Amino acid sequence: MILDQNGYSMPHSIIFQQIFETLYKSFGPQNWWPADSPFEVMIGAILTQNTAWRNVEKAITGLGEIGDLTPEAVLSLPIERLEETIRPSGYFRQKSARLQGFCRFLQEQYGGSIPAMEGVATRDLRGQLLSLNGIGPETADSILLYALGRPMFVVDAYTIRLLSRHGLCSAKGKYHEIQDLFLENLDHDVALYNEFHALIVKHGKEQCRKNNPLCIDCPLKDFCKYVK
DNA sequence: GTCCAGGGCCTAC
DNA sequence: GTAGGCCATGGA
Repeated sequence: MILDQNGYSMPHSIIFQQIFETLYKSFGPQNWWPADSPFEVMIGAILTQNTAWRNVEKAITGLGEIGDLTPEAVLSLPIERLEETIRPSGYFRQKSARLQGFCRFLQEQYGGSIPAMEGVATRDLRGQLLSLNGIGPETADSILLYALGRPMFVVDAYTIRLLSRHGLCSAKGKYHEIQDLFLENLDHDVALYNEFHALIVKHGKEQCRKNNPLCIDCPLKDFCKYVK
């Protein structure tokens, strides 16, 4: 339970807004997702699974050196070549298969055209993405929000860590429980969701790492004092 | 050498 | 339904 200065419990909508504003004032706009095209966002969302972004950049740079980043180009690469190219991003055998599976889906369902997804309801798109091998809730929501501009909140390990450390959810909180906290307590605003998730990742990288649970010098430190 | 990173799948209980 | 193992590279 989080209390305000007068000892009254604060609605989650206020808490989330305060967390966002505090992080934004501290870190500023994050300009996510770092990519030159929606397709590159999608590729990056798969490559960054449990992987440092620095390593993903190497893989994407390698892909760019082969040719234009398109579904056809990724599908035309022999699997061994694709594996070698994305090797720096780790799990290269799994991820190369996942990339080609995803590109095959784009070709078969949308003729390889991302704009062709525009008329499809977000819920339906999400279901299609989740049916693909190697695309779970976080990757699907990253694609929906950052590649397609749909109002879906992305939950990751940093999000769960931040909320649980402020007493807002259990450390074992389920993905959709936590996502619902954001969806139910914030406006369904793509720009807000974009910035909020990026700021949570920034905060996690800078201040609230696994091995730094004390959050020394964390911008949310003052906020933490309301935790009972 | 150990831990961790913008997860997800599969298997066993 | 959930805990545990597995996938792999690279930086701190």
